[in-house]
Amino acid sequence: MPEFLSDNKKYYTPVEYVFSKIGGTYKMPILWRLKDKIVRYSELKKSISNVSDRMLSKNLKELCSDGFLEKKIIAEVPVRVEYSITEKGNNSIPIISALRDYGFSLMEKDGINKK
Amino acid sequence: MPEFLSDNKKYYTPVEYVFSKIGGTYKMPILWRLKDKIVRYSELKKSISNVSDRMLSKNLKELCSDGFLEKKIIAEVPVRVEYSITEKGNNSIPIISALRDYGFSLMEKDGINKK
DNA sequence: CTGAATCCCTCACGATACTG
DNA sequence: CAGTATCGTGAGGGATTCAG
Repeated sequence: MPEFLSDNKKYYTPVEYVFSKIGGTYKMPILWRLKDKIVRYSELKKSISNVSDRMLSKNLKELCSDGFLEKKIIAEVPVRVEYSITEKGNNSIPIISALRDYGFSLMEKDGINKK
Repeated sequence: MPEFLSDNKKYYTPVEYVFSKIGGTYKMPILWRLKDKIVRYSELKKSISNVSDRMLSKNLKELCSDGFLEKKIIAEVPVRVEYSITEKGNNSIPIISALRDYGFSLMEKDGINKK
């Protein structure tokens, strides 16, 4: 099995590396919503079901520092913060799209239908 | 956000459903190894770094009951157990392959090289 | 409005020992 | 050889409160 280090953490597969960057419950939903438009914090909060401020801000910060997103603070009153996707972020969209398609086909074969 | 139920668990995205089936540390590595050949338990154990018997057997059992793998017990002495991929399992290979490719490209851009 | 800080809890996973 | 049983741990995530 391959094996490599990043940030003092051991990885065994490239897939594992992908999930360390854009895995977890909320990162792909965030990227997906930003794929073709700029969105502010409160809009993300509203559009992603059940996400807490803690998880949303934590994931946004990580996606920014990993280069997938950009953050723009507009000094109005009240303050407005806009998030947009970078080119690196856009490179993740095809794989997310493929995962969605595969998910829908799996659900269909498993007899699950959306509400 | 979409929302649906399966096994009394709530899902919000198709991607989430995919990970509930083939996510976690070992399921994709297992599927990947079985994509073009039949492999027995001890061979899987050897080829997947650091996997414990507990996790390997647990994941194999789930993949079988979810229809991704098939298990064949050969009554020799000592006993031999072979795992093979099903058609449903094979449908997951393209997405795993795409995740691998994306992982390698991410690693390259992040300046990581395999040992 | 946009978060950060704190506390708690669950569950995936690891280690070890044991069995048909 | 191919697992199961048991116990322990840590990281991801939820709820709540506070702050610029």
